[in-house]
Amino acid sequence: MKLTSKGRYAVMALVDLARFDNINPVSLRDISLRQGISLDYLEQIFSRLRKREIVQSVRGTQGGYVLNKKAKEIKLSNIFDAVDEKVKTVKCKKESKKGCNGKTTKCLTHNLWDELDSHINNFFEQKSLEDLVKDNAERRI
Amino acid sequence: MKLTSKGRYAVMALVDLARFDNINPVSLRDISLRQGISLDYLEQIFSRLRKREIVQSVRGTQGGYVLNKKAKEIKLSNIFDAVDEKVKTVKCKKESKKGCNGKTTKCLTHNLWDELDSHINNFFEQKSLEDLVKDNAERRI
DNA sequence: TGATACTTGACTATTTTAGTCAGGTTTATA
DNA sequence: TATAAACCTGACTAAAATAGTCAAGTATCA
Ligand code: FES
Ligand code: FES
Repeated sequence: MKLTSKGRYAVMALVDLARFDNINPVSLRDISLRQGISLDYLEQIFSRLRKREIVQSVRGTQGGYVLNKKAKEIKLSNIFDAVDEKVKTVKCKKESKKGCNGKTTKCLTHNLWDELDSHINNFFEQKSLEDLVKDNAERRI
Repeated sequence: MKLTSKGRYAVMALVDLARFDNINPVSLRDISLRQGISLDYLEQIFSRLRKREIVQSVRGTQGGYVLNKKAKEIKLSNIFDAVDEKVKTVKCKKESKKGCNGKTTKCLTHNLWDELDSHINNFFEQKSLEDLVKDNAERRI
């Protein structure tokens, strides 16, 4: 099980953004330089974040991105959702009554993976962007 | 983040095995048929499980595999370890002091991924094969 | 009228995954 | 003792996913 770089970069970029947010829009170019993420790739990511109304864009010179909600209200789960970083543990379709093996009952491990799914998603629902920024500020002192 | 089929099948097969274990060795062919997993693939998986001493093999006709420890003592983490299903959340090398971006400090999100890593691995360390078999037996009633 | 920065969509190399395939060796049992 | 069941090993590969790049814009400020 591994985290994809889309999810990783999305969070990294948003933490960076959130730290400067109160003043001016932050340009992707700056984030790219500070965090070492390809600019083109960041653009893909922010396009999605904007569609999900996590950030707002400001065009033109001195433009950039701004948070569209309070950092406290942006959960990790929202971010991952936006960039399509899903947790996939069960193999079957959850709604269906069929198992992953094509049989009419769920497989021996279905329930386990389902628990795992919840376990991981809980984590994502509890962490907010604010938590991350604070955690980082403390570390700095 | 998704579970690979190697990890999924390893657990599935072991639960199947554990249910019949007390009597005779269980052949991979049987597991293959019951669980709908390719025999050749199962062989790869069991080769690893044997090397880690999770199962024991019995060669020849009527042969098969037997658990090498009590089901209670086989944790999910042991199984995943054996088949190389790792949880990879941080991008950097944990031991190193360098960050994932090549800088001399850890990145803004390092700590978060590290927490996530522990969160997931906790789950794997708490579940034993016995739990899974029991859980399944209850469900059947 | 630049320069800066967002916007969009297509494209691609690399890596990982999920197996298959071919050729063994061992041992119970008929 | 022949035969078939079952383990054992390593190499190979098609397909999918990932992690980007590239190209061609549009909007806005100074
Ligand atoms: S994962 Fe749902 S039935 Fe196997
Ligand atoms: S993940 Fe460890 S420094 Fe970025």
